[in-house]
Amino acid sequence: MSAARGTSPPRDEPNAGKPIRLKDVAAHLGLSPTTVSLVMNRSPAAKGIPPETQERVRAAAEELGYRPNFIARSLRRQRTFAVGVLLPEISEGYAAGVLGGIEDQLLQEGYFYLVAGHHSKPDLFDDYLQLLTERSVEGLILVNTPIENALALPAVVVAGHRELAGVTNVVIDHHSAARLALAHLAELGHRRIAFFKGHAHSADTEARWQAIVGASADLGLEIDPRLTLQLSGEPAGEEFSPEEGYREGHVFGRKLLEAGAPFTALFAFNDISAIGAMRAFSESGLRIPDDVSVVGFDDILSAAFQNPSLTTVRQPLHEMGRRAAAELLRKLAAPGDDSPPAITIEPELVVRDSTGPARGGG
Amino acid sequence: MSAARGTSPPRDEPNAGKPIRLKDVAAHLGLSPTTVSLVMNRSPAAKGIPPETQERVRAAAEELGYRPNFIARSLRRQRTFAVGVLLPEISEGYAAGVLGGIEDQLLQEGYFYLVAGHHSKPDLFDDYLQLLTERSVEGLILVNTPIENALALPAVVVAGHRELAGVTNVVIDHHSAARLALAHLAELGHRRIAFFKGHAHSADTEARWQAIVGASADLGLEIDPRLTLQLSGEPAGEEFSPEEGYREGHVFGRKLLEAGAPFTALFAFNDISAIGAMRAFSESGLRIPDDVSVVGFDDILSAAFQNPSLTTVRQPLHEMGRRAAAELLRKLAAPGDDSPPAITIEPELVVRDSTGPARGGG
DNA sequence: GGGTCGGGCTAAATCGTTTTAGCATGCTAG
DNA sequence: CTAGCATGCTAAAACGATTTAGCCCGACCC
Repeated sequence: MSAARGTSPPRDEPNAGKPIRLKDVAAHLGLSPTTVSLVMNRSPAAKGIPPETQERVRAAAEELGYRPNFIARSLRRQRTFAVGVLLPEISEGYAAGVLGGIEDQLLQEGYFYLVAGHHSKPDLFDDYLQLLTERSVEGLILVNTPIENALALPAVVVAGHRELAGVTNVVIDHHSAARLALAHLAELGHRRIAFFKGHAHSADTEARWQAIVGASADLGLEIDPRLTLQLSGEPAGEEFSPEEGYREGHVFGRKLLEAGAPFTALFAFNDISAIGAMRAFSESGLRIPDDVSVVGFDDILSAAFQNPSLTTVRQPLHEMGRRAAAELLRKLAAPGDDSPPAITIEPELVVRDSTGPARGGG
Repeated sequence: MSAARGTSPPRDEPNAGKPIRLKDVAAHLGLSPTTVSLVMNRSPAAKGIPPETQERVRAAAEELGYRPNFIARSLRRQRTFAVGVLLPEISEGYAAGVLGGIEDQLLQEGYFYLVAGHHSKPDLFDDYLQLLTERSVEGLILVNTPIENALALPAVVVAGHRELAGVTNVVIDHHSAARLALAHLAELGHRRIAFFKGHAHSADTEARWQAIVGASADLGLEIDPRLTLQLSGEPAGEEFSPEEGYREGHVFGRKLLEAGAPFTALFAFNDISAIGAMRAFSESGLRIPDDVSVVGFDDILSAAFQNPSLTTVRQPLHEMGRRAAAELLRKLAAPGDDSPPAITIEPELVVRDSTGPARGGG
């Protein structure tokens, strides 16, 4: 391809010619490729080869700058040390965070990965699964990618919307999340708390809401339906946009105020809607956190830069990615073991300036 | 590997057994692998094969669910249709944005890519370059990754700090950026404008500053050194953190006020520091944009969610990634052509609520 | 001196493709 | 009748490794 122009003599070190092959090393030593291969791979079968020869081989490999061709090796061993990652798109904060964790874990374990972003177009799911399979990935990680059919490869799903047999789901511990946020508010004296529920078509919505109901009961808090609003989200199927979430938070913040039912705190479904609500409150002359406290969910970058900065439940995206990757590698290493149906990740409460003591007494 | 238990009969469609090979299709048809290969690849050499046979072959391939093994194909053709991407880490907004663009372009062109995040540890640069090369990537895209030595593969660099022979650099058009921002401010009547310069060790700093100087002259604006502050950044080599940038913006915002020199607008080096400065101004009782206008740079997500929302120069990260990938593919397709040393991307001014008419008259 | 054993290697098959070179067969032209 | 030429395919050699099966040789034993 990158045609070497003319016949240049071998350059100093980074040998500008063709990469050298196992065969070349063997020829250079007057040995067979077999021997070189055995030594380089520290194969148990190499025990018959005297240490002195082994040293010779390794020295020659080093000297010639031999690098095994991974493609050839993959073909022969039927192992690619690569996994496929399917996600909506990289720029969308959530997936990028998770991907970062996947990346760290996989590279650390000597694996690489191929990513395909399907932009939430379900017809692309199968296409990309095909392509990844053709490329012989050993397993799959699906982030925010609702899949219908069973998968042909070992797989781990992050933020999966369905349960699939044999597939491990990585999810956040909603009970823990609800308990953290509500205990924090309760401790500050809040009794009348408003809620934004998630979009109806998001898998997290119901689980989280149930957790909130449970935690409220445990803490002796009552949930007032008048203070509970459900985000509507886009026309289903579309990825919900930050702008939309923000706008809804803003609108709903006002609705809460108009409802007339007193409240001293809001626990929003996500940071974006929390930020929208904070703006609505400010515009109405309420001060945060003096008049009303706000807790978000996710801990996006913006949360820290709000004025006031936003108290929120952090979803450890990076950690979720790491765990997903680790679990997939475990599956690959031990194909027999049956895997846990779910791995739950502990969220973390990040207390900032948007929460404070309840004013008066609820 | 995933040992088929017992001898199960062939399942309906998704054939649960081993994937079938070219040889299987050939055997099933009573033809040679050669013929099948020629037909499947629509090779010019297949012109000698009658359409009827071709149809038979394709039908059988379809029926059996034949999928060519990409690894074997790569080995034989010496083409992997894969490129390597080197970046600091995925979760860091900038790289993730660019990666999204790279992703879109590459997949669209039938390529995949392998990513390695080096967490800004220079010793890992070469390690990962080695690994990617062993995996036979055809080219490289380096994002925010300052490399010393020449590269053995065709490469494109985004936000590169050095110039390397034969390597194309994708950069934003700083002149255009400066002109957009300053013309906007000038049009609003601003004459006394404060500036944050970037960190000394960032490649963009100097180019951008020169562009600002040039644009100011063109617009008849004068730059007051007392209104010009340079962000210090971390101990060099560390990736600068958002928190740090924010804190500096905050501190410098106050410094500007203390300096006593009158100004009606601030053009910050990035959104993060702009947001910090906005907070400082607010705390000092100045209203934005009534008393002072603020323009940022980058258009991070937070910019839109500030109060007031931040006017900023958008760096089209996705577009930069796309262009980088497109250029790399062009290089791969035409190895002979010498490539442009740089591709400049046009920035975009996003006008929001943090800029307004200059108060009084500068 | 012949059989056995172990040490030190190697020949050859294999992984699943692509690709070059060429082999039958039948028809046509001279 | 035969040389020549399409037509329709195929054999076999790559690609660069890994891995199985075994060869050769000398030393040792009896």
